[in-house]
Amino acid sequence: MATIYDVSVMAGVSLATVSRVMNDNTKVSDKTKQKVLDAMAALGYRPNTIAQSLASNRSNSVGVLVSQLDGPFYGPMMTEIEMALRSANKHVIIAAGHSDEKQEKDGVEFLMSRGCDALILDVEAVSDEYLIELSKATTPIVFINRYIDAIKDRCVYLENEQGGFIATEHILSLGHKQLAYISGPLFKLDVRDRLKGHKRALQQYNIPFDEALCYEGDFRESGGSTAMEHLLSLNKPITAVVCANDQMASGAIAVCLEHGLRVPEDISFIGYDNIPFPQYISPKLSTVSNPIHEMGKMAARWVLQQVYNDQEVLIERTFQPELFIRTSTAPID
Amino acid sequence: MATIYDVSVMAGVSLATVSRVMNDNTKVSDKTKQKVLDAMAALGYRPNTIAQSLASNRSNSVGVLVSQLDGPFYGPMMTEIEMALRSANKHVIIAAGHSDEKQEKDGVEFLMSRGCDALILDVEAVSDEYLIELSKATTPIVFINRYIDAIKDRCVYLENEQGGFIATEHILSLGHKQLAYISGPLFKLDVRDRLKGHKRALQQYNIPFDEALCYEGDFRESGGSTAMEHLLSLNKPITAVVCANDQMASGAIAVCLEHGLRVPEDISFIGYDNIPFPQYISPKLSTVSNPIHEMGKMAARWVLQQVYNDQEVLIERTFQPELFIRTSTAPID
DNA sequence: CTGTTAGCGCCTTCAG
DNA sequence: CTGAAGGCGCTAACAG
Repeated sequence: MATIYDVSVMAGVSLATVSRVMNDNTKVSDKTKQKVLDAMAALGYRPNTIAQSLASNRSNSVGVLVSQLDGPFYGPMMTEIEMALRSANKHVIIAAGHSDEKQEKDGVEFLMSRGCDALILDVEAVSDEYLIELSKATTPIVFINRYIDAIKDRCVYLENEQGGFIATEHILSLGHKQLAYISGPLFKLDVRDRLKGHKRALQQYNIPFDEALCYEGDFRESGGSTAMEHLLSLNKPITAVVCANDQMASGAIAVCLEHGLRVPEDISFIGYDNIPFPQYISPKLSTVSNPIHEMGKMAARWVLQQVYNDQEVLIERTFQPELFIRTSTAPID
Repeated sequence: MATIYDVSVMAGVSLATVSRVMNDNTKVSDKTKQKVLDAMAALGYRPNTIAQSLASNRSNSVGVLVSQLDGPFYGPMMTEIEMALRSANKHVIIAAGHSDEKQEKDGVEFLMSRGCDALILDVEAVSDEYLIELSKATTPIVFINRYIDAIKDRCVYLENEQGGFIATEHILSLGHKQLAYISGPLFKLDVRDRLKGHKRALQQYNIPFDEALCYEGDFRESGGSTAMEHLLSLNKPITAVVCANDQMASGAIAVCLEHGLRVPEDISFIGYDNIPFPQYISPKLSTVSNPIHEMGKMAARWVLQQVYNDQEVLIERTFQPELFIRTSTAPID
């Protein structure tokens, strides 16, 4: 592999000059520049990024820590992050936290010791205090899907309370009065916010919140099924169920269909996240959008701007959920 | 940030000794080792991986190139790769190829120039020749989901022809004689193999393959819907449809349900890949497994063994698809 | 505008 | 078993 030295010899210039044309941050005369370029081409020269990093104290890599790499949720986010960063010739190093405090901390440690120039974190298990502490370190960090007041300018997040509100409000506006709620794991902030929005909508319509009809699920399809079986076993009248995410809604709907209930004629369902799959099954799931890919893109842009001094990019930090009405919700008869 | 030099001073030993205890590849007396360890702890020392890489000519990073980061397919694969590699303290750098030849080649270039110790590639658009050429480079490369005879010891793949066969065989064994086939994009090798298996099963049952009832879809839910609309518009009798993946099967089923057809009473469906979602909708999709996560794990192990000299790991290079019978297939009446 | 000269933090012979 | 010394390939002052 040719080195910068080989190039300098061939072009008849110094190492520094070669370095300059590579980074084109200093003026180099056109003729010498051309000589260097020719030599590089002739040698098939490719800079050694490791050496560049060591010398410049910059790795050109950004670490991304997500809860999980699978599922319908993080893929789109990673896609946007990778695209935004790669086009700036930065690379992304990934790690998974699995919603576990120790693994999340390990992941952060791992990425930091890898000399990342910046970190994009989507973490759920670690405390606000830990993150506030982290954000004081020299490595710039941006948080996706989390709002912490003390460091809010580093948070890219969705207005989950509002999302919870509009989902339930849609159901209520259809005339439903007997609602069940399938929640996600309550240790997650976004889950609590969605529930909060649900309750606010209920209140606004003067409908009492029935604790017995609120089930804490696990955000997975199977959890939605379990939840629905439980709710059905209660033998209470339910005309609509609000789910904290689409996956659980899908699992719950499947159970209802198996029990011979018609959706939405007998019972309406609304989800949350607007993931692709439930748009294509029957009935098509009404839901609330969660523009996770947009949030990923914004986080990447934040890094580009803060760390790599890209002034071009526009940054949006808060996102509004939107209602998507499909065929799983219907007016009460 | 403390360096190896600080540690050596504090421990009263040389740089070399500190390096040795870090890499413990040379014998160091227990007492000096302990002194060094203590110094490292006291200083909160963390090795600079960039410098390590430059000096050792090894980056401890492996590049992973997949078609896409989203979708139900690559997430599980990435999960396994990340887990396997991180536990060996290697990091994974990702890039997406988007099934486009140029982007795939760019991605490979990108990862190589990043000094990856090895590459794991899941590529579809580039030619066999290109990959054979690549595999001659010094950077070791393993291929997932692709079989190329000349470099078969670097290929981790699923027996797709066999998978296509057993899917259709299941349908035929149920007595169906009027089958449609919704294929994936035929430029993909695995897609052609699945179709080949389908035809072999047909032949074995003496059922002619009807070109008109074979539709080339795009592997997405929406593509499955489009395909089904088309097939229905033909007004030919169809009692079962074999789909090249689960996503298209789901989209196709949704269309049938909307047309008032009952699944599986009026029409049976079988998918391919065994992704999580369609297991939780109604009817539950019968399918053929595609152990993509296992293949990811194996690819990571291959790297661990070939590149990082881990002798412990066992490697399996070919995977067999398995039939999963659920409720979307039924015997012909 | 260009060349010289130190390092960046660590690994790895080579002696001892 | 341990220390000394020379890079790895490149960047970044500092001169000129």
